[in-house]
Order: sequence, then C-alpha cells, then structure tokens
Amino acid sequence: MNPVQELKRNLSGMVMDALKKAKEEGLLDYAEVPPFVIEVPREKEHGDFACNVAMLLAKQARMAPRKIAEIIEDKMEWQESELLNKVEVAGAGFINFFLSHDWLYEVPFLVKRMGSRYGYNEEKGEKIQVEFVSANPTGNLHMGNARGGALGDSLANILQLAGYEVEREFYINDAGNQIEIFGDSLEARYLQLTGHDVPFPENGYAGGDVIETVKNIIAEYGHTLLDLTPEERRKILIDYALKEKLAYIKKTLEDFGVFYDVWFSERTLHESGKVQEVIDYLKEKGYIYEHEGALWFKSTLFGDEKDEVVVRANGIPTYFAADIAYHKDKFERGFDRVINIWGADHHGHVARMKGAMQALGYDPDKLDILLMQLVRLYRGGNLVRMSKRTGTTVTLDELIEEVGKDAARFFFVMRSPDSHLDFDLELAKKQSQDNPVYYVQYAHARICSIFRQAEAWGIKMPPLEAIDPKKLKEPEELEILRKIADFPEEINIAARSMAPHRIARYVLDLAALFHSFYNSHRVLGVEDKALQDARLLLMDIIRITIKNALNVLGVSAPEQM
RNA sequence: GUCCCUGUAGCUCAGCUGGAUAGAGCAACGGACUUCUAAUCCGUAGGUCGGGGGUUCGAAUCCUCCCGGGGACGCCA
Repeated sequence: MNPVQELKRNLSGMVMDALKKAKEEGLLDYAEVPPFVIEVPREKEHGDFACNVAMLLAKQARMAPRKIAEIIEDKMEWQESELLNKVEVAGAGFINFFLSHDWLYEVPFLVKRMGSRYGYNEEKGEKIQVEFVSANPTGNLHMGNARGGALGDSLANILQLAGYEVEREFYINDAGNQIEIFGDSLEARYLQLTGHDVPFPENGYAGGDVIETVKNIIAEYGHTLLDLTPEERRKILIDYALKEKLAYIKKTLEDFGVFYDVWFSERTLHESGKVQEVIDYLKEKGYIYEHEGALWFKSTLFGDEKDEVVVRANGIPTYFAADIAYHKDKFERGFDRVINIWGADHHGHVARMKGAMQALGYDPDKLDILLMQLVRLYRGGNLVRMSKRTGTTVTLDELIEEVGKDAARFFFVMRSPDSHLDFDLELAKKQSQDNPVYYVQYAHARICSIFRQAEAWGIKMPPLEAIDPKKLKEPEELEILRKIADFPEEINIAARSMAPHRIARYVLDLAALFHSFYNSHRVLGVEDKALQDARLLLMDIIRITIKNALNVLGVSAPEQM
C-alpha cells in the first residue's frame, strides 16, 4: 500500500542486519544503534536512497564514518535481493543505494488496484478527532474561518488516508457572553425596525447581516414580539437568529466542500451540568481557588504565565470553563488524539487548555493544537479590516462567489499554517488564469482529453495483464512513476507533521512532471503498440493520483477545461 | 516587558524528525503549436538563507544574543 515506506523498511532492515553481523564478528563496536534515516538524496548521482548511520555511529564506534560505512556495505547481503543494483559509500560516510527499476514497474498495478483509494496507508488503529472552524454562530464566516475550514478538512482527509479513523467536529459557541451581546444587538435592531428610537449597544454586532436576520424575524412575527416581556422576546430572537445563522454556516461550509460528523453545542454542556461538574472536580483536587470573588484555575502549575478565571465574580462561568468541560467530553468519547485548529490569536489559550487536561488526568500530548496564522485580506492593495462588530468583512460565501471554491481552497492550503497569509481579492481574480490550481486541473483535463481522443480513434487500453509497464523507459516516465509511488508516503508525512500544504506541493510537482512529459512525448499513435498501451496506463495512473490528491484538498478534478 | 509566528532569488513562498552542489511559481529575457487542449513546455538570468556567536563529522534547519515584520497578553471569545 505504501511502496516507498516498504522499501525504506527493507533497506533499514538490511542495514541493521549488517550492523549486527559486523558486531558479532568483532569488526564494529557499539552499544546501541542510533536512530538513523533512509532518505532520498537530493542529487540523483547519490542514488535512490541514502543512509546516514555510519556518521551517527562514528563516535560510539571510535572509527571513521567512511570506514564504518564500508564495513556495513561489505556485510550487507544486498546481492541476494533483486532490489538493488548497486551499493556505494560516498561523501562523508553516506551509504547510497541504487535500486533496480523493477519495483517501479509494480506501481501502476498497485494504483489501478487501489483506484480512488490510492494513497491509503495501513490502518493505524487510532481514533482522531479534528475540531475546526467552530465559528461563533453570531455572524457570517470570515477569512480566518475559511482558512481554518480548508486546513481542517484537508488535514482530516489526510489523516484518514494515513490510516486513522477520523471524526470532524464543529463546536457551536451558543452560550456565554457573546450570545448575551448578540441578544442585545438583536433586541436593539428589533426595536429600531419596529419604529422605536433606541440606541444600538456600543459593543454590539453592527453587521448588516444582523439587520437582515431581524427583518426575517419581523416577516415571521411582525410586531407581536413587542407584547412580550423583554425576557420572552429575547429568547425568541436569539433562538431564531442562532438557528438561522447556524443553517447559513452549515450551508456555506458545504459549498466550501466541508462536511462535519458532529455539531456540538456548548449550551448542552451548561444545561447538563457538565461545566459545573468539572469545576467542582477541579476545586476538589485543589486546582481552583477563589480570589476577589472569582474562581481561578491554577494554570501556572502547568507552565502557563498566569492563572485563569473560570467563574466570574458574578457567578457566570467563562468560556474557558466550558472549554474544559468540552475537552473532557472529547476524551471521554474515546479519542486517542484530539486535534484543534485555532487562529494564532488564541495561542495564549494553549498552555492552560493542556494544563486543564493534565489536571483532569489526561495526557496533554494527546491534545494537539494546530495554530494557523491569521489571514489578512486586501482589496485592491487596501487592507480590509475583518470585524463582525463593525460589519466590514468579506464573507466566505462572497469569497467563493468571487474566486471559486477550488481556487479558494487551494490557495488557503497551499501555504504552511505557520505563514501569515495575505489574500488580495483583486489579485486573486486578476491572476485566476495563472492560479496554480488551474495548472493542476489542466493536467487532469488534458489526460482525460487523451482518453477521449483514444476513444474517437478506436484505441482501447487492453486489460492490465496484457500491459508491460517496462516499456516505460524515458527519464520523464520513470520520474513520474517515482513521483506517483511517493504519494502514500507523502500522505504519511503530511499527517505526521500536520501539514496539508505538502499535498498541494506534491500535486503541483506531479502536474509539472506530466506537462513536461506531454510536451516531449506522444501517447497516441506511437508505432510501438505495446508502448502506447503502457503510456495509456501511465496516463491513467497520473489521472488517478492527481484526482485523489485534489480530493484531499477539496478541489475538483474537471475532465474538460 | 513576557509569550507565539515569521525573515530564504526583484515578488509570493517550499525545504519531512540536522545531511552531500539551497528549490519552485510569478515577474524579466530568448525559444517551441500542419500531430493527443500553448491554461503547456524548453532555455537564460537571478542567493553573504536578516546579522553575530555557539553545538558537531555536517546548520537554512538545533541553542543563544541582536535587528526587522505580524499577533497575543481582559472576570472577551
């Protein structure tokens, strides 16, 4: 399923055997083999894989690295496997492996057998939850949510392919302070729109979408809410607005290609008493103390800079209290790992959240928080401030409308989460022709076009067993096979380092190799029919791999452009 | 002041747990369509990896100090 990983395991096993043998024969003295790597050298002249163990062992063995490498090479029984053509010692003490191409020619069959599942790794037997976006249901989705959505969904896809069982979750902040402010804003707008001259709260949600919502409420209820008590009215306004906002958020994310397994309501944590429960528990354990009327969590015990309030002096728990209860709930649901995607503006929250988990007896390392740097939006070179309060914001649905889902998703996931992202809308539109996503999609469409042409000319790809991939000998062809073989391992690395941008990079590279091939070789109409068949197979597996990779990123693979 | 991210070609960015001669796209310049989509390809040019010091066989990568950019430091979320 993962040919490259298999090769690495093979080679590293052979190295281990050689080391052991050398030690037994007294040629080499060491206590323990250091963790070495089998890696792909940058230079082709250095072989297909290289091993650095000799350099790492030099001090322990009190021997020159090159000498050690030579001993390993000598003791390695590589001639017995069909795998290797040559093993050599080079540079400071690298052991370079030159593989025969046989394994590459197996790749097309593997890809065809796996089809849309190519890239998939062995089951790892772990359950991972990814929680992302979790936007406040008080407004529209902004660029930060968009980046989080693209990142979270792609990461979840990657983890699935890497062999984890994955659940996607959206945490609905439908309780707490911002809901109160939201209620104030709705109340003010309702009164204003029904002809009362009341001031709008200073810190309220001033966006036009709140007015729209209230207009909808008036369309349904008219002025009848004026007859209710403020408490009754408030409840109706909030419930209506939350429901509407949530439906909107869900719809927009679906348009963005993001689907959740679980929508988790913060309110239920308060109503079920779980928030109170966890506060009581921590108090009992001595992690909570009272100061100036409020309850504080001793997060400084866990390396945080200062303690954090969990219950305000007015008796209302903070969002942090609910968050502790929420994450406790996550672990109680049996996930082996929990990943949160947060904006970098929440980084101060990381230490205390992990501390809280530790206080509850969970392993804080099982909570991974992927911080993404914030997005800055530009329009025509001018910074657009993104604030729901002031209402000057470009929303995710507007973005999808303007630049398209595919381009938007690719763009957000192309860069590392660590890098600050400047998104200029004018530029994104103007450069849509040169947008890298089209480059990849075009490769896919071009291949589809070859198959359409083949059909028109009455050329059919024969059954697999009748195709000989060994006909593929051009450097471009071998490079493509090699790249395709890398895909599952690439998924693994992306999963391990939580780096979806690696897949964007990967699929760009693969598309480039294809375009290069396409411009120097023909598929249809070559004289050697067996070569034509092999190339058709090659095209087919490129198409499959590109489509699978794009699928990971939530980008479509069009058959025509 | 403390903490997090960041500084790599003119611009936007890659560079997996330290590996051999630092890469790609855009922009610039010069080429390639009577043949499967030129939304493509090929070539040229472009670098004190912000700076100093340290760790070691080996540093863009790790440590430390300094400089620049962004962000967080609330009984907001």
